[in-house]
Amino acid sequence: MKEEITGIIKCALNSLKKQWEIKDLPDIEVEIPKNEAMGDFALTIAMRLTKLLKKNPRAIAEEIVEKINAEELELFDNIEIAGPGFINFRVKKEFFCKGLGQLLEEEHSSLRTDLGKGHKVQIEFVSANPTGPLHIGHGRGAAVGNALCNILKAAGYDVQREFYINDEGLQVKLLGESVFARYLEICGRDDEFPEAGYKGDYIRDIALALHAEAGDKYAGTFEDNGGPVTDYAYKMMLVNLEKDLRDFGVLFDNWQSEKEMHVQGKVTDAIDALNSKGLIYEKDGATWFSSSQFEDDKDRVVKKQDGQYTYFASDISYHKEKLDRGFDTIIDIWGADHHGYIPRIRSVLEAFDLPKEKFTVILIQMVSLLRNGEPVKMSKRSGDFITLREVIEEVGADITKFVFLSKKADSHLDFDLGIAKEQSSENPVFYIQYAFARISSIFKQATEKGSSLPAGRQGGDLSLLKEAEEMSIIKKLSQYPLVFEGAAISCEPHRITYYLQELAGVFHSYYNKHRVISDDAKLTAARLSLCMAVRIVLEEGLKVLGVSAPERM
RNA sequence: GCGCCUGUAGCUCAGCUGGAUAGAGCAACUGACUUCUAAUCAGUAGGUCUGAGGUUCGAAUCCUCACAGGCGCGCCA
Repeated sequence: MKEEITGIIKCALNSLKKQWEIKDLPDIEVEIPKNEAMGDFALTIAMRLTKLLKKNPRAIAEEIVEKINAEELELFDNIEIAGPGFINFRVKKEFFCKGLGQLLEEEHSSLRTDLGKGHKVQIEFVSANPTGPLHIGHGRGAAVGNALCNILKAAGYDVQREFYINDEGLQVKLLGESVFARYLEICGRDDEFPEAGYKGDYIRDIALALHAEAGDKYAGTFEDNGGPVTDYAYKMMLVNLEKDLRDFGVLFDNWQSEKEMHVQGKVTDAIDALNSKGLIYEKDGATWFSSSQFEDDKDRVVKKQDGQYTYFASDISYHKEKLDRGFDTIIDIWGADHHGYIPRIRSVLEAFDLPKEKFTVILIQMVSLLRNGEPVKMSKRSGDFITLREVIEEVGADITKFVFLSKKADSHLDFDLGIAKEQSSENPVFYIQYAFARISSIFKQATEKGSSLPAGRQGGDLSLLKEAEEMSIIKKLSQYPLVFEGAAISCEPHRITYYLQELAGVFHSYYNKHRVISDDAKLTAARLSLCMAVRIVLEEGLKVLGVSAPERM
């Protein structure tokens, strides 16, 4: 529907272009007016042209509308100019019904687009260190990343979901030392626990598992046995990470190991590649990358005086790797506490000739965990913190995901366990799911009463839908593509969350005022069709958000 | 000290990248279950968009400066 409107406008503008003697036109933006009385769709193009043409926006709007009148007009009840220069379209009911018919016929495929044209995009998210369980912040990243992947896939991109494993370096070594210390305890040897070691119970669990498998085999020095113990520990952590994420409904296509890149010599290769571009130099016994030639405010060390690569060197290699694997667009989802690293990574990608706009970082702001308004105390040092798994077990995966998807990523978020679990009215996820369940129930009822489902799906005469609430639903349904496209372009899944609440809202109103199933067979069929359309859109929306759509509640 | 994010109804948040009379949910108040699920609906009330300037036809949105909260500024990972 949006295409039809922009198409008509484009046509009108093209013929006006010569007369106005301008070359470029601003983007044609279709908006949904705030107030339904204003119309169904609104265009701001006239106001956008004021500066270019140096004319009154209303006058421009009039010129445009005049041109449109010359074109075909059978799609609209009226087109009027309002306010400072809006062009408001009131769409003919038949046109809306045509859209509804198409939705019923093509179902989910009509809700997806080819915006991405098969371009390869890689989205890296979560990427938690395999040294501890996932916490609530990781959950937020997982929920947003997962939804974004789903959205971009539905928008025609070739999406790869990736988890980057920091399995090289001190943190992993510390994990190994921590497990080793617990392991010795189990073997009856009380050694000193590493000062900065991980103290959580999961460390002991790993040690126990190791002991069950290997007995006292490694009960020597860390120098002799640290390797296999560390290996065992981090592999087990990975398995747990993968399981936690899977139970949260989040799957990855690829798990990229940092260690592997080192082993394969890719880190060295990447630095060499920069070197051949003249972007590497030696100073003070260290090796530096001239990131300040790009976005960064200073140069960064890639290889320390002691000859070890820095973590940043791995990052360089990893982002080069992303390019080498042929991705057109790279999206990194990070915790907001890493925002300071954006300029240097941006510099790396620019050094490797990736255009600026092809790299996006989405920052996930901090989550504060509360219980009935009181902050939940968390201390990573003592290992005393609530894990993502515990949150999911307590409040459920759907609610958890939904809470994360109902706010934009870069604003702080309070996650109240008490509210999430108990006061269901504060959880709009139920509101949406309930609408879906009600529709399912209607169909069940209809089947029992003999109104056949196929009639509900396609057979209804949509022109019988005359109630104001029915029109509200039809209009709301027609807005999905607009909302969906906006969510995809801006990488903002929460827009779909809000839309679904609105759609559920107009449906609930309708449900309370009118009966779908009645003695009037034709009307029943038409209304069942409408319900089916709502069902399809709700299902599609929930699916991309990664939230379930239960038939019954 | 420098940088980034945030500041909108009592609370939690939207506000479609500069548009029309700033919107939802919760909480409060008034009503609606003999009827396809009341996890719902109808209605009332609730605002100096943190503050001060600026940019223009037009600002919650953009620019500057304050104020408040959060997070970063390593040859750590």
